Amino acid sequence: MTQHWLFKSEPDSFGFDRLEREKRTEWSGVRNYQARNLMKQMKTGDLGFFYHSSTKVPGIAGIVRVVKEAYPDFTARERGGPYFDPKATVDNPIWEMVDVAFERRLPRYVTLAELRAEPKLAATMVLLRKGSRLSVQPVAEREWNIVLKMAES
DNA sequence: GCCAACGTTGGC
DNA sequence: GCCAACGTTGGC
Repeated sequence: MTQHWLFKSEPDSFGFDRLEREKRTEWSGVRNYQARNLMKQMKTGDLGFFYHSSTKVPGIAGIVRVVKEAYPDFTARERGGPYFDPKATVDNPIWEMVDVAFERRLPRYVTLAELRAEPKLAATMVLLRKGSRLSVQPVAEREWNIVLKMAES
């Protein structure tokens, strides 16, 4: 079964435009167990929203496709790198990542404010829950379709 | 820049 | 195992 996800990224460091140019990227640097566990559940072919966080107008810019299932995140062993974790070893990498590819742009950018204003989403969507900071999130089928519809209007 | 909410660390 | 302190996230 194809599942749906949401990937957060700060456009100042890696935005959807860049993914469109580069076609594909490693989703490395996730250092949260809950987010990691979600990535382990991802299957090749799953689709996800690409969400722009920590920016002037946060929102959903487009859609990505999972093209490689979870495997060890080597940036955890890059001494001196921003994602270095001294506890990570070859035998126990601790952190994992997936690869995602540009799938398609949405007809228009759907802002966080709009998502919040949609009563059908407000109660359930992980992104909209108070204090929610997960950088990788599950998106229910129903929520996925509502957002797509919003992007078309 | 502010600050609420969260996850992690470490002393006890 | 508890919980205070700290660092980070991310909207506003």
